[in-house]
Amino acid sequence: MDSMSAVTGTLLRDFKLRSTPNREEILHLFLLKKYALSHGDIEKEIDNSLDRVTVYRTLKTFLDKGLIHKVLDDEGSLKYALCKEACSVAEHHHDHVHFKCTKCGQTSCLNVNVPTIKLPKGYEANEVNLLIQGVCEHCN
Amino acid sequence: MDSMSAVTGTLLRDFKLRSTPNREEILHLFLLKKYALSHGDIEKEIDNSLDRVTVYRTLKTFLDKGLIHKVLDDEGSLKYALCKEACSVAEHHHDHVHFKCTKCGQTSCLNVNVPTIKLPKGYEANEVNLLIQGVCEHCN
DNA sequence: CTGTGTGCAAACACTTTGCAGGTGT
DNA sequence: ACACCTGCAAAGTGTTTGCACACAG
Repeated sequence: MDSMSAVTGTLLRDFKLRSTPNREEILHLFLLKKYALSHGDIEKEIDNSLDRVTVYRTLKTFLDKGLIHKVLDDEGSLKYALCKEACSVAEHHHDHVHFKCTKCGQTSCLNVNVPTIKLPKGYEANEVNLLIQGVCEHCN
Repeated sequence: MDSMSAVTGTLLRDFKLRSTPNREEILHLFLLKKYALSHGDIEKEIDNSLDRVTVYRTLKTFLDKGLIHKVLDDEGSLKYALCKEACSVAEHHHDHVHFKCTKCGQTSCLNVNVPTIKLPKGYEANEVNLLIQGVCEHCN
């Protein structure tokens, strides 16, 4: 067992998930890339055998267990990113900003919190998603 | 020519678009509903003849000309809403908050501006999309 | 051993493209 | 008259479901 699979395996068990080669590989990819991945990205990165359906199901499972969170995209497709240390099985904190670079196309989580928005009377907020599009530090 | 088609016809011409029955009908729907519509919503509302493809193309055209704007959805699908008076063919202002009610499922534009977010060095913002999910005034 | 994960096949849903004919200006 | 809009057919792409077998715990 090499060090990476030790990390992914532990992480999976922490989130009450069985550790399987597929899950470790996908999780590994998320740890490797700093930006958010779409289903398509994952398929591309893992050229070798890995059923398309398995990727769908794995993403859904990770999402349900709180290992990853959704990242909105302006094209209407969804991307996913690892939850940070701030998240556990029980509690989640996703009030950070997502940034999509229009040059390189990468979407990443910024270490910037979404300010509290004052809503009109009668509205109650549970979740916020802020996507900012522009040019990132690398492409600028 | 009834009063509604007068409105939609004028609006279409203002945005340099030909006035056709299909476009007027779709535009009429946007004027009627106060919330954002997905392609599917439009198909459902206009039960009668109206080709699916025409809806796709009409939405794309409206979007290109700046008559409507995208509204992000947490399910990964896109919705669209009319641009307000603030927008013209030349200039656009979409820095308002979108609110999706988790009870009734409707997404609408709030008259609340997105505050300016301070980004890390090197990042340059062009467009912001803020989606807040929760319970709306009607369902609360 | 038991419950869950995986791959395959197929169904299903969504979106785009090409083309011929119709329509707005 | 001309450019553009529309419907149809078909292709292309994305996603879900059912089932039999494999595998982790």
